[in-house]
Amino acid sequence: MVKSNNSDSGELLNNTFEALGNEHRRVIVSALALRPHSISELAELRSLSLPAIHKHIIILEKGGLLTRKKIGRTHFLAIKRGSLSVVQNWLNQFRTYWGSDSESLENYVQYLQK
Amino acid sequence: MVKSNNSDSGELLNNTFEALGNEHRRVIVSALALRPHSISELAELRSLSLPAIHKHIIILEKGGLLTRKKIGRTHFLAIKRGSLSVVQNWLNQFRTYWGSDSESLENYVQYLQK
DNA sequence: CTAATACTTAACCAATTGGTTTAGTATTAG
DNA sequence: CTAATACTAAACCAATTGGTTAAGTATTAG
Repeated sequence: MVKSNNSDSGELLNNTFEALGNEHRRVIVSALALRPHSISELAELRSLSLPAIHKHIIILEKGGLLTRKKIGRTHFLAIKRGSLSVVQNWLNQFRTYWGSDSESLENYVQYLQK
Repeated sequence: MVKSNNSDSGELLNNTFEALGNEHRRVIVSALALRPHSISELAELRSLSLPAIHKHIIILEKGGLLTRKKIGRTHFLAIKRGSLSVVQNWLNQFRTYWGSDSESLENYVQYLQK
């Protein structure tokens, strides 16, 4: 099960969606939308150990969602501008396609039965 | 590692984001946006075995993204209207928060240093 | 009734996730 | 210099993912 890097088409999108598929990580994004936080602050916020929160941060970074600035021994994190827009852009494809649902399923089946 | 059902807050959103964190599954959604497909058609489209595509379908259904109608022995799938809007709604929270990025990280650090 | 088609299920496997504990590195406070 | 703080890394574990092959069920074609 080989995984290639983010420069491959779709792999960043995989990692971004995966990063957002966890409540801890979505709350982290929400917290960072208010202001930057250190890793310790986020661990405190979610009642998680430092190693546990660290793994979530790694996954969010893999999804391209965060920027990081180290001041002394403290690592400050913020949302990376534009990172959520790759998700938004993917979603926008479907804005014009809301015709596809169970009703159109009925129609399609009737169409197939000519 | 207990997982609760979709009625819990956030669990559907977890499953929806997770479902979209895979290229096969995003292509399936794109294909279904054009017209309903049977499971065999989707397997053919992605060059996957039936058991493999079946697992992807299960994950998409767990994410609340699909509707299904069985006609004889053929299972037709379509996008469930509104399913993508839970993702859209989550994203909309951040439309007004694009101020959080590396620039504001600099500002925040300077602010902390009073 | 029999055989083919369209799935579904189960058992297996390697890789990943999400947590743990323990140990290590980098930086600062005293 | 020493000790505390803020992570980071490594080893471990159970559960999940994403594929496989083999076997089972449901429906239709002949």
